[in-house]
Amino acid sequence: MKFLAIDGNSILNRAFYGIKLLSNKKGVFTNAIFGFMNIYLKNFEDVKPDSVAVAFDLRSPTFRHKAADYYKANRKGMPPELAQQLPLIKELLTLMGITVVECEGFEADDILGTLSKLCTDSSNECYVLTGDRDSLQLIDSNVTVLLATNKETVHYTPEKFMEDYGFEPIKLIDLKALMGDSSDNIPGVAGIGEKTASTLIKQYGTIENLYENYGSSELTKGVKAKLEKGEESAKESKWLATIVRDAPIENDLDSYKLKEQDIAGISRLLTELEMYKLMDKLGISASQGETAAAEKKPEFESVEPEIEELTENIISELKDVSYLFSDGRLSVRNGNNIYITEDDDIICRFFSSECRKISTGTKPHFHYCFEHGTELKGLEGDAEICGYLLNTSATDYSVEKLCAEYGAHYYSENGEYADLISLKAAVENMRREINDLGMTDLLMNIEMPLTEVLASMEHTGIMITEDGVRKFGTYLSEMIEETQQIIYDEAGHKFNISSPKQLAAVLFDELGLPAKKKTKSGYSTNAEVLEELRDQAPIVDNVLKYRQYTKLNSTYVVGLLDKIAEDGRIHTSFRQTETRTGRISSTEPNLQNIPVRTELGAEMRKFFIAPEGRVLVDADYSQIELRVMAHLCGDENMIEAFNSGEDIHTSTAAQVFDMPSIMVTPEMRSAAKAVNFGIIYGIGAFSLAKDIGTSVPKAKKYIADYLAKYSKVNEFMERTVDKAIKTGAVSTMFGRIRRIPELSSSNKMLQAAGKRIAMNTPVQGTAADLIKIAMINVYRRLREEALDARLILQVHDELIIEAAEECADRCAELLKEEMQGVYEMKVPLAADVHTGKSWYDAKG
DNA sequence: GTGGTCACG
DNA sequence: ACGTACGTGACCACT
Repeated sequence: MKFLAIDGNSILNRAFYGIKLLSNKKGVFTNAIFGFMNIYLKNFEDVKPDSVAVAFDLRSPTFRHKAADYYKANRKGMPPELAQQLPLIKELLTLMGITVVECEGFEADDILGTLSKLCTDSSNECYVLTGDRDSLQLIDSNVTVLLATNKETVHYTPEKFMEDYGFEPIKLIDLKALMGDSSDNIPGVAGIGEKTASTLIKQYGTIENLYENYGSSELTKGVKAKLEKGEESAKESKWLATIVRDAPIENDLDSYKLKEQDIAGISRLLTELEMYKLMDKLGISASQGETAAAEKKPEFESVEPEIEELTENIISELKDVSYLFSDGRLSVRNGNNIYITEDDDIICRFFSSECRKISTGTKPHFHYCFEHGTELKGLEGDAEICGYLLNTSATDYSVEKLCAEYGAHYYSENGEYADLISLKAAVENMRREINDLGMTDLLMNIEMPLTEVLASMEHTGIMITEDGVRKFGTYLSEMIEETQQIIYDEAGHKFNISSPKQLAAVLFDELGLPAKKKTKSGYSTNAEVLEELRDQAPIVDNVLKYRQYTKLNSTYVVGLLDKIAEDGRIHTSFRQTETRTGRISSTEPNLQNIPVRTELGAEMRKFFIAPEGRVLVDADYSQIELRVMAHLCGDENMIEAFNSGEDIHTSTAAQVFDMPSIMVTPEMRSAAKAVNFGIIYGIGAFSLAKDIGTSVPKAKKYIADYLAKYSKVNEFMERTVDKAIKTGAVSTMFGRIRRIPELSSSNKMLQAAGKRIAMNTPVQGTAADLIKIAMINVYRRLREEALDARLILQVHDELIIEAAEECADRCAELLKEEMQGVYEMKVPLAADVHTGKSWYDAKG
C-alpha cells in the first residue's frame, strides 16, 4: 500500500507566504487553501497513494508534551489571514475523503513521524509531504520525503539525501543538535555553524560518538573548547530535534484509506470560496452544490442542441437570444436551438435586427458593424461588463469564470457550445445582482452605450506624422549616443546604463556617491534619488538625460512607429473592464500617457495631427476631481473657492492661511496644491512632507489646518472610511462599487492603503463616470447634428475630437457644453477647449 | 515572470 | 519597527 502523509501546517504556511493574498467577495482569504490544494494535487498525481493523512499541530496551552513546546510558545502566532483558512482547509480535506489527523499536545511532524514508522514497521511505502527540512530525518528505505520548495517538489530517498548531505538521514538530528536552529529555538552548541557541524557529523556520525572520541582527535583547540562548553546543550538539543514516532494516534493504517468524496459538499464550499479552477481540476461543477441542484435545471440539460445554419427567415422570428461572435463566426442560441453562420450578410442582418440580445465582450462586434456599415441593435446585456460592475478587481471575465461564479449551469461536457448555452442565465443572474446593488442605470445607460463609443474611437484612430516621429527619433538617437559616450568617460569604462544594477555599482561603489534609498534588490537609482545627487557629480545629470532620451525613443518613437496602421493612423485599444475605479485604460499603444510635462517630451504631441482640411478639438476638465470632492462633501468653503472663479490652489492657500489671495506667495500656493492632491489621494503627512520638501510636523500642521477650514471634507473622509470598513466597499455618485479587501487585513500597512483607496475611489471613480456620460452625449450629438467630426481620444479628464475645419467651432461649442453640462453639481464643472492642427497646438 | 523605472491623469 | 499618496501601461534587465 502507498501512504501519503502530509504536514498540513508546513504546506499551508508555504502556500500562504508563497502566494499573494486572495479573497472571495465576502473578504474570506483563500490564498493558502488555493496553494495547498495545488501542491496536494500535484503530489497526489505523482504518488497515486491509496491512503492519505494530513496532520495539523494541536497544542493545548496547559499540557506540554515536551520542552520544545516551551520554546515554541515564544513563536509568533499565525496571522489571522492564515488562521481563518485553517478550519476551511480541514473541512475541504474531510469532504474530499481525506483523513485529518490531530493529536493533543503533538505537532504535525510528530504525527508524520508516527505514521511513517507505522508504515516502515508494516513494510508499506510511505511518502511524507512537507516544506520542512527537519522531517528529512524520517527518511528510510520505506519512507521518501517529498520536500516542497517554492519552485518544485524534491523527492528525498536515502540515496538522494546521502548525495546532498554526505551522511545518513537519521544523523540530521545530530547535525541539528550541534548547529542549532533559531526558528525552532534549538540552542545547539554555541559557535558551531552549519559547516563545522556537517564536517563533525561526517566524521563522527553521532554526537554520542563525537563526545566519546573528540578529546584525542586533531580538532582545533577552539572547536574542542566550544564542544566541551556546549556538551549539555548539545544533548538537550538532540532531544529537542528528534521527531516523536509514537504519538497516540489511530494505528490501524487501513483507517487512513481514501474515503468517498462528498461532491455536493465540495461544490458548495468551493463555490463559496470562489475557487472555480480548482473545482474544474477536481472534475466538479458549480451546479453540483446542493443549493444549485435544488433549483430547477435548465431545459437544455438533457437535450442535445439542434444546430442549424442561421437564415434570414430565422432571424425574423428571433425575439430574445444570446450569441457569441468571434473570428467571423456567429453562433446564436434561441431556446433549445443553436444557429450558426459565417455569412457576412446574415451576420449583418442579425446584428441590425431588433431582437433582444445578450453577449459578451461586444467591442469587436461594433468594429465589425463599422466595417460592414451596419448597426448593432437590441443589446440587453454584456457578460464581461456585468462581471466588471460586480467586481472591478477581477482579472478574468471569461464566460466560463462568470458562469461558475454567478450560478449559471455550466456543463463542460457540452464543449464547443458550453459558453453559449450558459451565457444567458449567467447574464440574467448578474443583472439581478446588479439591480439589487442599484447599478442597473450605470450598466444600461453608461457602460453599455459606452462600448460603442470606445469602438468608434478605436476605429477612427488618430493621425500621426510618421516622418516627424522618425526625425525626432534620429535626433534622440544622436543625443543618446553622445550622452552615453560622456557617461562612459565619466565612469571610466563602458557599462549598461539602462541596468539599474550596473548603474548603482558605478554610482555608489565606484564613484562613492551616497546611496539614498534601497529597493528589494539593491540601491535605488530613480529620478528622485539622482535629482538629489545632481550637484555631486556631473555623471548624474547625464544619466538623467540619458534616461529621458531613451525613454522617449524606445517607448514613444519606436513604440508608436510600430503601431502606425496602413491608414497612417494609430488605433489604440481602450479597455473598459480594467481599472478598479471605473476609469478606462488604453493599450497597444497607450495613448493616455503621451509626454507633456517636459518641453522635449511635449514635442511628441506635435506628431499627433489632423489630416488636411481638418483640426483637433481638445477639451479638458479643470480640476474635476477636486470639484467632485466639493460636491460629494458639500463643504461651503470649498464650494466658495470654486465659485470665486480664481485659481483653486491660490484660493485654498488664501483660505487655509486666512489672508487675501493677493498675499499668497508661490510657496504657499504650491503647498496648498500639494495638500489638494493629498486630499484626493488619501492624505499622509510623510508623503506630503516629502512632496513639498518640508518636515513631517509641518506637513501635519498643513493637513490639520486644511481639514479645520474644510471641515466637511474631513467629515466626508471619516464617514466614507467608516462605511467602507463596515461594508467592505465604497461607491461612486453613479453607484459604481469597489470592494476593498485590504480593509480587513491585519497588516497595518495594507489597512492604511485600504483607507486611502476608500477615500480616493469615490472621487476618481465619480470623475470617471462623469466623463463617460459626457462621451456618450458628445458621440450622440455629433451624429444627430450630422457633423463631419469624430471623437477620437479620451485621457481621463480630456476629450479630443477630430473635425472638419468648417465645423470645428461648432464642435468646440458642443464639446464644452456637453462636458460642463454633464451633470448638475454643487460646483460648476469647467472645461477648457482649444483647437489646433496638432495635439500640441490643441492643448492651448 | 518580476522588479525597477518612468510616461500620463 | 517599518514604509509611505490614487489610478494606469510600456520598456528594459535579469532570473
